[in-house]
Amino acid sequence: MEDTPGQRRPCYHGFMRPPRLRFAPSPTGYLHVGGARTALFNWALARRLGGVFVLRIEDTDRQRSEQAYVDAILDAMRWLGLDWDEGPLVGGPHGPYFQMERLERYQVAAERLLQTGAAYRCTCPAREDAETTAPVACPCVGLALPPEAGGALRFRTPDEGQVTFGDMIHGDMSFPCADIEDFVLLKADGVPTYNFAAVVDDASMDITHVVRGDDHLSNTPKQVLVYRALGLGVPAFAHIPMILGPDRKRLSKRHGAVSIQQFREDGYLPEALTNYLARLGWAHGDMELFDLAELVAVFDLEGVGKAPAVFDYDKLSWVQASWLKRLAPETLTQRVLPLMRDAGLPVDGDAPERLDALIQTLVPRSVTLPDLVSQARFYFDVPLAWDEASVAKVLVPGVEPVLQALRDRLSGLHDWGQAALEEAFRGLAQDLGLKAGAVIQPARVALTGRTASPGMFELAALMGKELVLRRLEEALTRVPGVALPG
RNA sequence: GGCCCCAUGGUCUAGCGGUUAGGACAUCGCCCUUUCAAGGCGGUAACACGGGUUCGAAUCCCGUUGGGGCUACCA
Repeated sequence: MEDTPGQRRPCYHGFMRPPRLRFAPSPTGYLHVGGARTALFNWALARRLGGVFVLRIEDTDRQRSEQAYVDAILDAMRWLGLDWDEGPLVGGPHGPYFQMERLERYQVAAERLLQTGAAYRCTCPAREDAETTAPVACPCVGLALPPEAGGALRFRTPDEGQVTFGDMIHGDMSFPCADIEDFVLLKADGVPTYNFAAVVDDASMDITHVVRGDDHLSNTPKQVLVYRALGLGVPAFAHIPMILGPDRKRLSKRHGAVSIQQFREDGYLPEALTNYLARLGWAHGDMELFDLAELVAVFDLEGVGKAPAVFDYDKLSWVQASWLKRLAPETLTQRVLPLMRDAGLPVDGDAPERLDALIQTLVPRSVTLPDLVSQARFYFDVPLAWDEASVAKVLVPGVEPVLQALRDRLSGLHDWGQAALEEAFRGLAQDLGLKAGAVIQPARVALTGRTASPGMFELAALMGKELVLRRLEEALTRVPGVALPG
């Protein structure tokens, strides 16, 4: 399949081998949004093509890799709903692959390259000033040092010619070999470097599509060289744009929350994260809101852009708020319930329908799950969290008779439905010659402890007569100049 | 420094030679209204710049500028 100039072709349609994709994080930190998006794109394409999605842990950096990070990454993947298909029987039937458990493979491959002359032993000290010096010819090239010499194994890059490969996002790429230095394959301790391990693994795992961040674009010619030297087939590449912070620098912790775990702790929904992340660098017409299944139905690499994308916390908030509304009420309740329990709210005695209903009244006013929890407090028979500014502003002298009249009228009310409550409130206001708000606002502060809340009638209905009357009573003690009753 | 990638409102983007340049977030205004939200309606706001190619360019080519990446015995 060749490329028509100026046209992006979905190369994968022509693939003979069954599609196999992978996500290969290194456990040197938590799963951050960039990695999560790479995982998401790989996962979505694998599912779309009916292929296999492999998870491979690239733990060859022994200094920085930690088991805790492995656990955290797997946990985050599961939470996001990105399930992987295979792996050796390590840590369960679907345990991921670990590169440190596959060292022989790299060593065997390295040995082959050594024998064919495509690699050589090098005992030079590790370079540190790579940024300013041009690639220099390594003095060890022609030495054919014996294994006893130790040192690292370097790939012998051809002096001339071009390395070319196809990229499903950037088109055909071509790099002069002369610009590529003799890079290290195996470190002195026998552990492979990224560029080597990735090739050996992608080949042995039969990976057909390598979808990764375009920070790897410059590494790809090196890898292609290794594929060729090993006589292996080259997969299709797709280098997706990176995620930047508002300052257009690589997104990092100093920009705010960046790890999936952090967003989870902050009370974001996995649906919102995957939805937002999918739209960063990818679009399908005007489609904004979709779940994983809907994404799989339309996902393709042609929708992926080339330009890096700035992570926008405001838009994430909007997507998240939208998902609060999009989730079935019972589903949302299930997600918030544990948090409400943690906050000490007596939710377990409540009818599920009441919980659903009261949470739904808070949805239009919330973004995160904790937003929901913190606003739900007044619905329960626990001490109110009084907002002193609201009290000072609304529960002023003169409001006392209004609240008393309200208490009297409501205590005589038998139908506690919203309609009856509305009639009672409005009727009272009319009788007192006041605007409805003049009754409702004091009542709002009395019942909720604050000036902002859901609508008074639905709120009072859900709260129940007994609690409403008690709160009214309590509020009267807070109006300045009124003596405590009794 | 060398090599590479990228470029539509503040942000995410649609657009793939002919459009009043569309949508979303944010922002502003109006409506709704018992508060705060939500919601509805409307507004401000973009093709980085300069050359080409073409009857015609946001769309194709070159350059400039700007941003990003790689240049490790990190991944």
